[in-house]
Amino acid sequence: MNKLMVIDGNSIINRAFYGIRMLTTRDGTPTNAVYGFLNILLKLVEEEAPQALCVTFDRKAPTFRHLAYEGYKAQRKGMPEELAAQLPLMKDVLDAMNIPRYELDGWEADDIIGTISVKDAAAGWETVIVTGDKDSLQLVTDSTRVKLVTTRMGQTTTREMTPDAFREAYGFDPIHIIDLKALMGDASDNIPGVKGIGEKTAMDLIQRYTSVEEIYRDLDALEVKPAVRKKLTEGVEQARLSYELATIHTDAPIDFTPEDAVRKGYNEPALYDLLLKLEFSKLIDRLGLKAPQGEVQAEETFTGTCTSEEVTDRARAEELLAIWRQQESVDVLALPTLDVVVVEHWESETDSHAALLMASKLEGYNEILKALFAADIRKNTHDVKTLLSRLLAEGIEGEGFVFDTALAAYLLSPTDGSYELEKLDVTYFNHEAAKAKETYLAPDAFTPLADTTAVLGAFLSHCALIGALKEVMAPRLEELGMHTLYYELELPLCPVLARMEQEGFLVDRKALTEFGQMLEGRIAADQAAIYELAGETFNINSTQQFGKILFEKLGLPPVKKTKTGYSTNAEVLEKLRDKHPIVDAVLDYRQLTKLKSTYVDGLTKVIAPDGRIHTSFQNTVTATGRLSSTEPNLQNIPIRTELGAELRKMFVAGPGHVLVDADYSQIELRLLAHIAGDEHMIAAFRSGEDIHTVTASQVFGVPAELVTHEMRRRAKAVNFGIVYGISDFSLSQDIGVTRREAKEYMERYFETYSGVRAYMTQVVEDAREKGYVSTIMGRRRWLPELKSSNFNTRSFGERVALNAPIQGTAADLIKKAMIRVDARLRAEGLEARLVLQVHDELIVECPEEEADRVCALLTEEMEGVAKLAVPLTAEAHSGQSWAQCH
DNA sequence: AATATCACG
DNA sequence: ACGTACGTGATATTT
Repeated sequence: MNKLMVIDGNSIINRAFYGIRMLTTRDGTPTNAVYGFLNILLKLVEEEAPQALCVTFDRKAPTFRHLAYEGYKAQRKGMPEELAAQLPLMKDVLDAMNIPRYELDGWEADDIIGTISVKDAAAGWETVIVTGDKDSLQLVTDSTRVKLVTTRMGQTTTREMTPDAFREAYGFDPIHIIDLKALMGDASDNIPGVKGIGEKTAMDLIQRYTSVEEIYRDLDALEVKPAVRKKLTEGVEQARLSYELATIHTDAPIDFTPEDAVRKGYNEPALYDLLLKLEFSKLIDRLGLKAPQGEVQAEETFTGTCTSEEVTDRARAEELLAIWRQQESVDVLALPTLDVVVVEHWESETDSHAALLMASKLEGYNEILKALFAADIRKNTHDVKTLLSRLLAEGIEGEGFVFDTALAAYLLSPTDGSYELEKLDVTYFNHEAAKAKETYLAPDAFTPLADTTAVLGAFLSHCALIGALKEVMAPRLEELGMHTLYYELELPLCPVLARMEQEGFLVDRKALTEFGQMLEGRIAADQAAIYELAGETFNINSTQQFGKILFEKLGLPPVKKTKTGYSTNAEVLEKLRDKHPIVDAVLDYRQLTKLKSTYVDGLTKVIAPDGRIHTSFQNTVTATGRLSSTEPNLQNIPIRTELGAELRKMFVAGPGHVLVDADYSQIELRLLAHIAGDEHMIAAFRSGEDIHTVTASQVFGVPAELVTHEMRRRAKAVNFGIVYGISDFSLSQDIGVTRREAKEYMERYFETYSGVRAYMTQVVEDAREKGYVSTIMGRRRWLPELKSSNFNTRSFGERVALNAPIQGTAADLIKKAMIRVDARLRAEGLEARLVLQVHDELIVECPEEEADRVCALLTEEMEGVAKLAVPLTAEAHSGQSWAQCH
């Protein structure tokens, strides 16, 4: 039998909107609902493979039901702006997919769906209705099914309703859902129902008597309580009206035959354009869409004509190097294998020439690379830090890099997450380049570049893209006031980071192994104890299994739930500690296994042949401007617990060397004082007293000498909380006091530091107006969240507006310090080298005899990066191991 | 691929 | 009434 699928457009786009996290294009157009709708549509079409397909929409105009009953749907909230903006987009997409839409002034989607399903059945077709609303269930017949869609956290599930499934669930035939609603009403549709009759009574009545008509045929014959009979008697008018309101009409004046909706191919060029505009590149791939014909290829788009050559002899290479030295700048793209493309731009500006240099095809390749990466050839590239690091591994100190498209893209929009060239092509030119991974980018640094036209063409065109991107990005950086930030901070930091990566941090492998063996023993003991206490063995690492043991078998009271079951995190377990000895055992087990698997095993795995650990610093990842550290992450080595801090003993200096560790004291709070210009906080820092004690003394109204340990602890939590845009609730959770007390602390805090309160209000207001916040050095973070209609999203935006300038400025300052420290260490002929940065802390390794000089140098440079309204202080310590430095 | 947990500033 | 602190990365389990 032929099958028609009819989709309730409004219902599905609504579900998608609320079920899928906010998505926007780079210009802020919301797209999550369209995205979700398309995913649901494609999934269901694949599942059902219907011969015909159409979508229905409501029209905003008042429906005839409004006239019949004034209050009808009056209470429905207006559609949020972010969703309303997506409706026209959705319709455009459907048009491009050649899927017919049905909408009619004065008619609800339900009525149109009903009409379509009736006409469909009359034509001998089967109908599948896709909707999120249960209203449509009355349409279920032997030839009409309803698929009920729910979408949560991006996951879509459907429940299929056939007549049998319906009877199973409700105990009567689908058509009688009208009768049910006539009695019980439906608040969401403003159907009044019979006053006093709720779901329970209504279900019972319909199950026993099938319909409203049957019930009212002889009220006296009903076997019901007198009270119910009375309500029914008084509610006869309501019942009649509600029955009318609940009935889906199947006589909408539309011209429909299933043949009209038989599936056709997509209008590919139109669909491609639309999906590109919506930045749905994955969907474009999934649908196998290609750029419309006639679209020029990348090289031509950006560089006019591009000639290319493979350089295979030394003399030609030298010739080219000489040409490149004359160029204002050239574009360079290098693979991990160090195969390289260089694109030079000719004076005509639209023409360019690409040279491909391959390690395998050129004699004395290392020398050529040295010449190419010397300071006298000015180069634009993509991700210069990684390239510099790779070059250093070959003993080449790359210089002369004047532009980095990845770094520029990051400063222009630091929240995008990743900045691959093919992505920037879409972002900046609305154009789809080939994917690096699928063409020239080998899985490792050993696989040579495949010598095919497609692969080389992609490699070349990506390189040419660098120049085109620079032309757009460089003026944009100027415009946004980020010239200095880019050219004097971020770009010069790259060689420093590359050197730190190359330097690495020496570890005591033997001590690490022994520590691991000790942990193993204690883990085994914990494990045995846990199994004993649980009375069975299970996977302690599985929160699901542990939750069952704890809350079902042992019967402890669940504290909190997660999406998938019971929460068993440390905060919850802490509250259950005195309820059962297994809790302590698991807490201990968790601590030990964390140390063993993440740190002992994880770090051992990445010790290089030189005995050192070479982390990678990511400089285009964080939203605030901080660095991050990966493979391994050396920025989260334990320190807060005694056992964890043992690990820092394994990070050591080489023979005859020491480590010097310098960290800023309270840099974020000092920046808050400075940026907010709060006189009391500034005075507190200038006095040199302990800031948390001073705050405690003010908040609790006692002299500093009388501040207890507990008071200081709470004041410290308030100080930190303020920087994050805390609420009284979270503060109370954090320090374990009542919400009321927490609120009081905050009020006292703001009374004392009124400048901080004023700043908090001001920065959010400014951000709302300008759409972004910035650091002292002009680093930006865009905040579209502030315009959201969603309370949580908006609140998040407000907290970020408070925090980003502070965290971001701290990041700016330590980056500046790193550049200066690195420069001075080298200029002064010291052997000392930076090895690690941990946000407010720098670690240098140096010969013992340099230790004192390095301590002084680090302190001086770190303190000297900015002149603030408060002193900026750094403290340095030296020692044989990282642990000894604290 | 998503989720829960936990390590750091 | 909402729902509850900013920024990260690694591991193990589960889907």
